[in-house]
Amino acid sequence: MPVNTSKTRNTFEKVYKIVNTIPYGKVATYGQVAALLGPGMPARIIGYALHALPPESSVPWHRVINSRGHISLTAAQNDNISLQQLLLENEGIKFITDGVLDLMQYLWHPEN
DNA sequence: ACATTGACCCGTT
DNA sequence: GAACGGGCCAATG
Repeated sequence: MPVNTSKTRNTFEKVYKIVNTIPYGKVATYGQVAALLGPGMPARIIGYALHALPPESSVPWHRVINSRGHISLTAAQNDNISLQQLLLENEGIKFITDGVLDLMQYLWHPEN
Protein backbone atom coordinates (compact mmCIF):
# COMPACT_ATOMS: atom_id res chain seq x y z
CA MET A 1 0.00 0.00 0.00
CA PRO A 2 1.31 3.41 -0.86
CA VAL A 3 2.05 5.55 2.10
CA ASN A 4 1.78 9.19 1.19
CA THR A 5 5.15 10.33 2.33
CA SER A 6 6.70 13.01 0.17
CA LYS A 7 9.51 10.85 -1.13
CA THR A 8 7.49 7.79 -2.03
CA ARG A 9 4.69 9.79 -3.60
CA ASN A 10 7.19 11.40 -5.92
CA THR A 11 8.74 8.12 -6.96
CA PHE A 12 5.41 6.34 -7.31
CA GLU A 13 3.93 9.14 -9.39
CA LYS A 14 6.92 8.96 -11.68
CA VAL A 15 6.38 5.26 -12.11
CA TYR A 16 2.71 5.72 -12.89
CA LYS A 17 3.47 8.52 -15.30
CA ILE A 18 5.94 6.42 -17.24
CA VAL A 19 3.64 3.42 -17.25
CA ASN A 20 0.92 5.66 -18.63
CA THR A 21 3.12 6.46 -21.62
CA ILE A 22 3.35 2.82 -22.68
CA PRO A 23 1.40 2.67 -25.94
CA TYR A 24 -1.52 0.37 -26.58
CA GLY A 25 -0.51 -3.09 -27.63
CA LYS A 26 3.06 -2.72 -26.39
CA VAL A 27 4.79 -3.87 -23.22
CA ALA A 28 7.74 -2.55 -21.22
CA THR A 29 10.07 -4.30 -18.85
CA TYR A 30 10.71 -3.31 -15.25
CA GLY A 31 14.25 -2.52 -16.20
CA GLN A 32 13.14 -0.04 -18.83
CA VAL A 33 10.85 1.79 -16.47
CA ALA A 34 13.61 1.81 -13.87
CA ALA A 35 16.03 3.28 -16.39
CA LEU A 36 13.53 6.00 -17.28
CA LEU A 37 13.09 6.77 -13.60
CA GLY A 38 16.77 7.54 -13.38
CA PRO A 39 20.12 5.83 -12.96
CA GLY A 40 20.53 3.84 -9.81
CA MET A 41 16.88 2.92 -9.61
CA PRO A 42 16.48 -0.82 -9.14
CA ALA A 43 13.66 -2.62 -10.88
CA ARG A 44 12.24 -3.77 -7.57
CA ILE A 45 10.80 -0.36 -6.93
CA ILE A 46 8.64 -0.55 -10.02
CA GLY A 47 7.26 -3.84 -8.88
CA TYR A 48 6.59 -2.40 -5.48
CA ALA A 49 4.84 0.63 -6.89
CA LEU A 50 2.68 -1.38 -9.24
CA HIS A 51 1.80 -3.86 -6.57
CA ALA A 52 0.58 -1.02 -4.41
CA LEU A 53 -1.55 0.21 -7.27
CA PRO A 54 -5.29 -0.36 -6.77
CA PRO A 55 -7.15 -2.27 -9.51
CA GLU A 56 -9.43 0.69 -10.07
CA SER A 57 -6.54 2.80 -11.26
CA SER A 58 -6.31 3.76 -14.90
CA VAL A 59 -2.62 2.91 -14.98
CA PRO A 60 -1.97 0.10 -17.47
CA TRP A 61 0.06 -1.96 -15.03
CA HIS A 62 -0.50 -5.05 -17.14
CA ARG A 63 1.83 -3.67 -19.81
CA VAL A 64 4.78 -3.99 -17.45
CA ILE A 65 6.51 -7.38 -17.41
CA ASN A 66 9.93 -8.72 -16.52
CA SER A 67 12.93 -8.71 -18.85
CA ARG A 68 12.35 -12.28 -19.97
CA GLY A 69 8.95 -11.50 -21.42
CA HIS A 70 7.23 -13.39 -18.64
CA ILE A 71 4.49 -12.26 -16.34
CA SER A 72 5.98 -12.27 -12.88
CA LEU A 73 3.46 -11.60 -10.13
CA THR A 74 4.89 -14.44 -8.03
CA ALA A 75 2.82 -17.36 -6.89
CA ALA A 76 0.87 -15.49 -4.24
CA GLN A 77 -1.18 -13.59 -6.79
CA ASN A 78 -1.59 -16.27 -9.42
CA ASP A 79 -5.18 -15.20 -9.92
CA ASN A 80 -3.92 -11.92 -11.29
CA ILE A 81 -1.74 -13.67 -13.82
CA SER A 82 -4.72 -14.75 -15.86
CA LEU A 83 -6.12 -11.26 -15.45
CA GLN A 84 -3.00 -9.59 -16.79
CA GLN A 85 -2.77 -12.07 -19.62
CA LEU A 86 -6.38 -11.43 -20.52
CA LEU A 87 -5.87 -7.68 -20.54
CA LEU A 88 -2.86 -8.03 -22.80
CA GLU A 89 -4.59 -10.44 -25.12
CA ASN A 90 -7.42 -7.95 -25.28
CA GLU A 91 -4.92 -5.49 -26.73
CA GLY A 92 -3.96 -7.88 -29.48
CA ILE A 93 -0.93 -9.40 -27.81
CA LYS A 94 -0.61 -13.12 -28.42
CA PHE A 95 0.99 -15.36 -25.83
CA ILE A 96 3.42 -18.08 -26.78
CA THR A 97 2.51 -20.12 -23.75
CA ASP A 98 0.77 -19.34 -20.50
CA GLY A 99 2.34 -16.17 -19.12
CA VAL A 100 4.97 -15.89 -21.83
CA LEU A 101 4.93 -13.49 -24.78
CA ASP A 102 7.32 -12.50 -27.56
CA LEU A 103 9.40 -9.60 -26.32
CA MET A 104 10.99 -8.87 -29.71
CA GLN A 105 7.58 -8.27 -31.14
CA TYR A 106 5.80 -6.39 -28.39
CA LEU A 107 8.54 -4.62 -26.48
CA TRP A 108 8.06 -0.86 -26.32
CA HIS A 109 10.92 1.26 -27.66
CA PRO A 110 10.82 4.60 -25.84
CA GLU A 111 12.13 7.57 -27.78
CA ASN A 112 13.65 9.47 -24.89
C1' DA B 1 17.69 2.86 13.86
C1' DC B 2 18.22 -2.41 12.42
C1' DA B 3 16.59 -6.43 9.91
C1' DT B 4 13.65 -8.53 6.59
C1' DT B 5 11.09 -8.69 2.38
C1' DG B 6 9.65 -7.48 -2.28
C1' DA B 7 5.03 -7.79 -9.24
C1' DC B 8 13.34 -7.55 -10.40
C1' DC B 9 18.04 -7.58 -13.04
C1' DC B 10 22.67 -9.09 -14.13
C1' DG B 11 26.94 -11.49 -14.02
C1' DT B 12 29.17 -15.78 -12.76
C1' DT B 13 29.37 -20.71 -11.83
C1' DG C 1 20.66 -23.37 -20.00
C1' DA C 2 19.72 -23.80 -15.02
C1' DA C 3 21.13 -22.43 -10.37
C1' DC C 4 23.28 -19.07 -7.19
C1' DG C 5 24.50 -14.80 -5.31
C1' DG C 6 24.99 -9.73 -5.03
C1' DG C 7 22.87 -5.28 -5.73
C1' DC C 8 20.03 -1.41 -5.98
C1' DC C 9 15.56 1.57 -3.23
C1' DA C 10 11.27 1.68 -0.43
C1' DA C 11 8.05 -0.29 2.97
C1' DT C 12 7.10 -2.71 7.22
C1' DG C 13 7.67 -4.49 12.00
